[in-house]
Amino acid sequence: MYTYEYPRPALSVDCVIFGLDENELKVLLIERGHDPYAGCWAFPGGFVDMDETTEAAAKRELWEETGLQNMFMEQLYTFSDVHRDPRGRVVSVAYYALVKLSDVKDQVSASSDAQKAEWFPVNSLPALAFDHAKIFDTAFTRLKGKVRYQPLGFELLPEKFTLSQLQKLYELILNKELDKRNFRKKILSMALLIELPERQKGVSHRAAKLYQFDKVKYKELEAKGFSFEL
Amino acid sequence: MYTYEYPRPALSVDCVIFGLDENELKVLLIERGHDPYAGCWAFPGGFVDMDETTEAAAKRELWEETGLQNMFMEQLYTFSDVHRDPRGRVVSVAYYALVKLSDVKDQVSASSDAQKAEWFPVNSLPALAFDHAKIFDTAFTRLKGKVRYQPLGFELLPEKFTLSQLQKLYELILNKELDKRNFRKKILSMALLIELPERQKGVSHRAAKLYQFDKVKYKELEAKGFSFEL
DNA sequence: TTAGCTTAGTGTGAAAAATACGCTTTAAGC
DNA sequence: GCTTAAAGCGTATTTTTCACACTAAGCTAA
Repeated sequence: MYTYEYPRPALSVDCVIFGLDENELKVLLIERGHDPYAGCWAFPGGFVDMDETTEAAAKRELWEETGLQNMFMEQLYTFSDVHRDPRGRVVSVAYYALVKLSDVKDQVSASSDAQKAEWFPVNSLPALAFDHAKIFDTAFTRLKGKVRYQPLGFELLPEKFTLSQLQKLYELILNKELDKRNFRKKILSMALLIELPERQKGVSHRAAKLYQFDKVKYKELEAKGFSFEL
Repeated sequence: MYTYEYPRPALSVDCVIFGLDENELKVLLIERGHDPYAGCWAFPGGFVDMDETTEAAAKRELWEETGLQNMFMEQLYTFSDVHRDPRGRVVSVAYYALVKLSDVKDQVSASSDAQKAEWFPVNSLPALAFDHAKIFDTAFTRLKGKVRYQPLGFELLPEKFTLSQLQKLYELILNKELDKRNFRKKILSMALLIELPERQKGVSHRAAKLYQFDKVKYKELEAKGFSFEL
């Protein structure tokens, strides 16, 4: 068959996983155990099998290397520089994902026995292997852009959150301060939040109301072509 | 070398080329000469060589199959369904491009001797080979989305154009009518148009002023982070 | 129990942007 | 010179955005 005779680049996937950790936006890196770039940090990833889509490969590698699963994940970009991998020609389809870090923090360290996995703040990453610095830039730029017209923030927060938490998250991603009243007005006017009959616990000041993201309603409105600019 | 022993999908590229033809938005299709899908229409494309990026491959294939070059081109998405190609496993990186159709219309038919190339209105495409219908949907959706916050329209129009032409183009892409005065106000307020000391010729009514897109200024402003919502 | 600290929670007015809307001008063709 | 077809232009209304500061609630520690 024609496609089997053709010399072809290898195909890999890489995953940029964002998580929110105590008012800091972080990404998950793996310390490489062998060459090339042994000892260097890199995004989790690996080669695509013959019987899986690139998205399936990304999810599989992520599960194998970090124990994470079921997160929001989207294709980012395909990187194909001829010399991006010293082993030879490798084209990589990059994905980015958002996880509720608070929910899965233990999970990661537990399953990553083979390789060291660690969360790094997006503003102080170590040197990265391959062209992963470029991949990161692309991912972070995309996240910043996307968050402005799609309610992605909820993917990073726990199920139940306060409006202040949500605001701080947006401030982190957009890298600018937002006015509390205007932010609340706008967010609530989208009517995508369910106010819960609960309050924050264990804080040494007035406890804030908890909210939940209304995923069902969002899907409905999205299907009707509504948009959600911040 | 590890990457050479690994069974791997073939890697191809496909190009969705948009062009504006007399108030109609069209895409360029190639009639396939052999199986699979012989006689079917498909987007121009082909396999990626070992020593070229996917973008270079897209441009090369496009040049070989249609004679087109030097157009605006961007990566669209990577399609990797396991059974998208009956010949075996083929992952395809799709690109979309915008061409000034008025400038190159002859060019295409001239160079496409081997294969039949034809422009089809986006609203009445023939049945497409492989998963190209899906690729088209993705491309058209992307174009609609992108045109709203980036001045892409200019890539489809001739160098010199009238404001009415520009407006009609936006109406076509966005699929809704726009108010003439408001449109002009907004477009001119971006200050990205150079008013030429020329007018339209050969029309049987008052001739409109011609304008040119100020690419240099656009690059400057874009670099400074300005955005251009319509 | 109360004083003090910390974050939650709330409204209004001013400025800017978006929208709706119709008539006069110009050039060509007959 | 009359008709035809599109060009070109301004204003009033509505909507959205932005700036801005105090009171309420709950905990802590003296």
